[in-house]
Amino acid sequence: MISETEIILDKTDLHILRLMQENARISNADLARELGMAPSGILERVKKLEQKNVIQQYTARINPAALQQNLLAFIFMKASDGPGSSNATIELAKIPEVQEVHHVAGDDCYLVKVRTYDSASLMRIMRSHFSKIPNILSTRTTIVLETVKEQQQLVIPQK
Amino acid sequence: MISETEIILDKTDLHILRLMQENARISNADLARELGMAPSGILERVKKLEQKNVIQQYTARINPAALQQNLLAFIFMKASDGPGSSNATIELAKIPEVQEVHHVAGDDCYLVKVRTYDSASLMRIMRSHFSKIPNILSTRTTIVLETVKEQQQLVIPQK
DNA sequence: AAATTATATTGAATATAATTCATTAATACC
DNA sequence: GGTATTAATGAATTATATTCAATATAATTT
Repeated sequence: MISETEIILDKTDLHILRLMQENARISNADLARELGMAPSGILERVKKLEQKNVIQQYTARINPAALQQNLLAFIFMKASDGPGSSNATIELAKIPEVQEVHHVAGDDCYLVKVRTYDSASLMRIMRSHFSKIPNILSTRTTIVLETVKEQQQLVIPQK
Repeated sequence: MISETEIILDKTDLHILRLMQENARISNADLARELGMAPSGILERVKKLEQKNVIQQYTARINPAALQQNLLAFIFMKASDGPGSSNATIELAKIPEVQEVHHVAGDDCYLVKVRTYDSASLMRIMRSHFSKIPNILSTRTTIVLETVKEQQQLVIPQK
């Protein structure tokens, strides 16, 4: 895709991204103050970053424990269909408790991250959804005992 | 911790969380309109959710490809120190390119998610940081070829 | 159950911010 | 070097955030 390659971000864009990644609810006025620019100019920049899909979403990170979602698991899956965006991954991605679906190199084909209440609800999801997806040959589940760090923030260069 | 257990979220809180998780830059006025409440009341609620650490952060999800951060890897590590928040995990968590550090059940002790530009920069991080952490016995790295889904959004019940 | 206390919500007022758009400035392109 | 394109400013308007006293609601105590 040319559109992906063409994205050129200057110092100002990176600065905006850094501030917004840290606090998405920063006001446009505060952004303008930080960057020493007019608010209207910042607004233009931000809109463009959204349009270009550089900024994909503004989201609140919610404490999973507050919602009693204490089970986190990584599931490795072998599937018989070839590489690329297979049916299996698309079906997996539809499940709301599935937070990540990756196609990985090596023996196991897919890596799936799932967050649920407990092991019982994980089992329920695996039975009700995974078993309905054809081509899945085997799964290997790794349960997380404790999470020390969990964020998606990128390292954003100064320039 | 009692503070974690004591958190009680009502229908209104959950509704706020749902809207904010979907769009963290929603205006307080729009939140109020959606919930049929006064803006001042909503503001109170949101502040409390922040104080109680239910809302942990507002963040912009940035397209990694826009910053040429195209390498994603999961690294399984065996360490000689016992379970719990070991030194190794704390050191790993400090590395900005490290997005996740989990302590997992089973043979491998830690699961680490790392995002970098390319395999060369991953190697650089592993050499410069990982090797300096004592107690790491071995590592096994899984490279992601393609990501189909990646988000941290929780399934928030209606009530 | 009434009285008391604590908690949450409202509504109005004020301060601050978002947004628009015409003008000016800066850049890129022939 | 002149023209076209893109970006930034500043002022005006509209909308929003925030505060706070008053009121309502819920919880607790006796």
